[in-house]
Amino acid sequence: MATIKDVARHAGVSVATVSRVINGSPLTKPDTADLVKRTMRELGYRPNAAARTLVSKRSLAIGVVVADVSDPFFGSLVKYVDNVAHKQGHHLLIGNGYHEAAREKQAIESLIQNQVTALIVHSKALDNDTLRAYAQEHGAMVFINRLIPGLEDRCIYLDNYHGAFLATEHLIEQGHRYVAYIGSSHAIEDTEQRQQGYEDALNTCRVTDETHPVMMAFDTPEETGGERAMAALLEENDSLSAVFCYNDVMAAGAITALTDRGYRVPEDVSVVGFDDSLIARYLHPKLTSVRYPIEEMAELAAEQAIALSTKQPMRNEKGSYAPTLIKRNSVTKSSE
Amino acid sequence: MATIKDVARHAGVSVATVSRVINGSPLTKPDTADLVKRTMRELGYRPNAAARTLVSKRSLAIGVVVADVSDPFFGSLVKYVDNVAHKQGHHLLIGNGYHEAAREKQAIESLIQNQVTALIVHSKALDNDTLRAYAQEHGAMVFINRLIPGLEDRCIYLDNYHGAFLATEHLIEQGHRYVAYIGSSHAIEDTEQRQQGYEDALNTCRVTDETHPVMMAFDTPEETGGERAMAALLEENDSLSAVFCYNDVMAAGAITALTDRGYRVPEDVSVVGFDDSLIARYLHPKLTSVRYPIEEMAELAAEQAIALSTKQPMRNEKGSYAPTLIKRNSVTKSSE
DNA sequence: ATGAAAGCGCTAACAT
DNA sequence: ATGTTAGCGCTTTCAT
Repeated sequence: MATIKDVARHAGVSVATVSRVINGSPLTKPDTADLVKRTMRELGYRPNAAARTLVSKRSLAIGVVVADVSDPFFGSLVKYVDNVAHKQGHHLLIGNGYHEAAREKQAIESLIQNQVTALIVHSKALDNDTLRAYAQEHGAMVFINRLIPGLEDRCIYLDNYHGAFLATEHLIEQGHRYVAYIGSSHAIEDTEQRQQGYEDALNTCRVTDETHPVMMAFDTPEETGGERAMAALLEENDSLSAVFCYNDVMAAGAITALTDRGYRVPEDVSVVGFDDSLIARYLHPKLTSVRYPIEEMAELAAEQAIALSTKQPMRNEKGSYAPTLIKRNSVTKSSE
Repeated sequence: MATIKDVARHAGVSVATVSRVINGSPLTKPDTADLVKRTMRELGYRPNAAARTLVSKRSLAIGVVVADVSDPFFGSLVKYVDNVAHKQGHHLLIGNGYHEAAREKQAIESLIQNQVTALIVHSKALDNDTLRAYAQEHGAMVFINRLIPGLEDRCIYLDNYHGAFLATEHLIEQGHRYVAYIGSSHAIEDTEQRQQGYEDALNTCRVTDETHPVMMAFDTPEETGGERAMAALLEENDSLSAVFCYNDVMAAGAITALTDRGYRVPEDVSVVGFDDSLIARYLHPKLTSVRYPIEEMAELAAEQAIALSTKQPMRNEKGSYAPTLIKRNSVTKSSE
């Protein structure tokens, strides 16, 4: 591998000059610059990023930690972070946390150690104190999908409460009186925020005490969890005509459970999901879902993180994003 | 940020000693090692990866270039590469190529420049010569989903031909006489291999010349492309009773086109996809598809790449993987 | 078992 | 406009 010295020698100039043309310094004569560029090309020279990072104390790497890249939700997050990173000449270092505290810690620390210039973290398993400590250690760390008290300006998150409220309200507006909620048994903040949104929507829209009872079932946030929860709900309550689910895969499970038991969706039971993930469009019927604008959120997070790393004034938008309801074919007016 | 010097000073030893305990050298007295470790912890010391890489000429980073991380197929690829990388103490640097030659080049070069110790490349837009040149430059570069002549031992790829053959054969075995093929209009090798598999299966199983005609339509390898291709096929041929599709999303489009026109799947028309991607299980009916064992392939690729980087003897498996048919509900016996 | 010192490839003063 | 040189944080001989 050719080094800067080789280039300097071959071109008959000093390493400083080569360095200048690499970095596009304006203080080099066009002739010299051309000569150096040609030499670099001839030698197949590539600047050593490690050396650059070491001396300049700033790398062009941005770290991203997500739960699992193979999940399209996180895949999109990574993609949109990469989009803005790429535009600014940066590249991505990624770490998977798998929703485990130990893995999340490891991922964050590995990235810090690798001198990432900015850091976008999606963590659900680590507590606020731990995250605050990391944030203090690395000044350009931004958190996505989480609100940490004291770090409001470094958090980009979704208004889960509002999303759940929207979904439930929509169901009620379609005339449904018995609207159930299928929740996640994982104790993360999203869970309780969505549940609260559901309950409040019921309360707000309630006409008399009997009309809109709270009906809930909890299970793991996967397809099978959705199936089990739906089954449980059905056993206790046969008057139910609509369900709002914690996420799209649980909704998929709920639809399966419903169909298996002879219920038609949406004619007999309406279903709403959350996330508007890839599968929502492919389910049958196509799933009405609460859209999670992860693309915009990921881009903002990347911009904020890079801005922090260069101490630029940040475009000071608020970190809270509003979800919207995407209406498809899994909801219909109540037949009553 | 504390450096190795700080640790040395605080612990009252030399930097060499600190370096030794960092690297678990056996030539340090346990007492000294403990002292140093404690000091490192107290100072919140993290070795600077750039410095390490610079001096030791080997980084712990592995590069992966895929077309688009937000596609679950590539997300899985990245995930399984990460799994083996993580086990061996490495981390991932990723680059998106978006099926564009320029982007793919850029991604590969950026990773090389960043001193990745090994490289797993999924490239469809770059030609064999370019790739061969890169492979020569970086001795630990492995190609996934591609077979480059002269680089057979560094390629991990799927037997597309066999997969297509399998799918078509299955349809014929179910009694279908008019089996069409919906192909991709993108000119990459997969396209023609799958088409060849389809045609050969038809020929092999053909009883008389009229029984199994070749019927094909090509469009972009997306859902809308599948819809259009299916529509075109239907216009020319109303006796068709089965379709094999280039991939699952085209199959999804085909099903939509079919359903929209009043055909039932699989009662009127059987459909088979390719990839066995995430959506296959969520489509209605659940899609029979050719499984692409990307997880195993990604793991092998990672192991090969790391082995190459350390000049270890490689477990010398063959790079070709055999696809299998996953039978679900989109195929039924021909009613004729 | 430990320390001193050279040097990895590069950038950034400082000189000229 | 270009060259000289110190030094970034670390590993690795070579001494001791």
